[in-house]
Amino acid sequence: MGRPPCCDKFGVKKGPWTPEEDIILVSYIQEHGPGNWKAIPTNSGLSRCSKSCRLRWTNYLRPGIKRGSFTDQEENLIIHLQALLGNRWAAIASYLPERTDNDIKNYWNTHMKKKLRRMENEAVEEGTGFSNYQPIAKGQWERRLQTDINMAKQALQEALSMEKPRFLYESKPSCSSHSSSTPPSSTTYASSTENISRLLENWTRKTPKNSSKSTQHSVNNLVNVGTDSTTSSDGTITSVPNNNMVSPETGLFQVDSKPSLEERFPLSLIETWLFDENYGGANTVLDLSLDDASHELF
DNA sequence: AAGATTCTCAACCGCTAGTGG
DNA sequence: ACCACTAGCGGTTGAGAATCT
Repeated sequence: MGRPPCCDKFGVKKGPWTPEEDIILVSYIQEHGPGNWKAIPTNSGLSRCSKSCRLRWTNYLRPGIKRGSFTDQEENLIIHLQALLGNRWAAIASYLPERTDNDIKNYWNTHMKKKLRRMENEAVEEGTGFSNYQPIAKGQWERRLQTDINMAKQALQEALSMEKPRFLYESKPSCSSHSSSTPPSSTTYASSTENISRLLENWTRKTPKNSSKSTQHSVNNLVNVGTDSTTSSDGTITSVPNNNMVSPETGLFQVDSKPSLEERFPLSLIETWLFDENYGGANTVLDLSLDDASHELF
């Protein structure tokens, strides 16, 4: 007998979330803040397990989540980070603050695996060297180990310097969610609370279809009140930052943000080689520290 | 038009890490 | 050191949508 699932208790609901449940959860978090997930089902009256609530919040209802297709830049970043970190989706997601680990994982498993496989096949047919680019499983642990070593060094450096290094406060604006110099406060909480309440207001104005998908979309649109939406030619809706709004990421919901990989291993140090295909940085970094296994990368 | 197949992604499961007593 | 408990992570599943035949 294995361990019973946490949601096996009588009366605990499973499956897609309804708009009503979303509202209850958002309202509760609006009032009490995220965290203490165990208490949420009891206190909010939701017939869901704590895990389900946390997942629903982090993957869908949390403000600042971008949905829709991934940009080329995001794709490249994911490819590089996946090669570097392996399937550590949460770590990868920390470099893409607007995407959830679940989103990235899904995207990788559906789109990118296929795409990379196709590219590899094409390269094999053409006799080019692409096949050297992709293999990930082999030598993956070495890369992970190296990343961990780098992160440990960084953490040690920070600890020894007593003061948080300046670069942590100077990362790019697009990735600033975890590097704000202002600690979470009641003021920022209020800003985001406003966003959420506007969200709810808009949501009730729209008549949601009775499908969970449409609900998720509408709620998410509302969550992204700090962004402007544009519709691309393929019909997907893309959110772009709207400077007039308080970024949700700088507000209340930063409270539940964990220390990102970026904080521990600053983006500025690696972003150059991550974004620049031609830059030798990735090779340089890996070649410096790893054995020949790393050469299969890039 | 309708059935079959494939694709997508929200949600679940099970495991591990972290924390407090 | 041990145990109990919670939060978080990554792998997997399955329902619904999209596409194909």
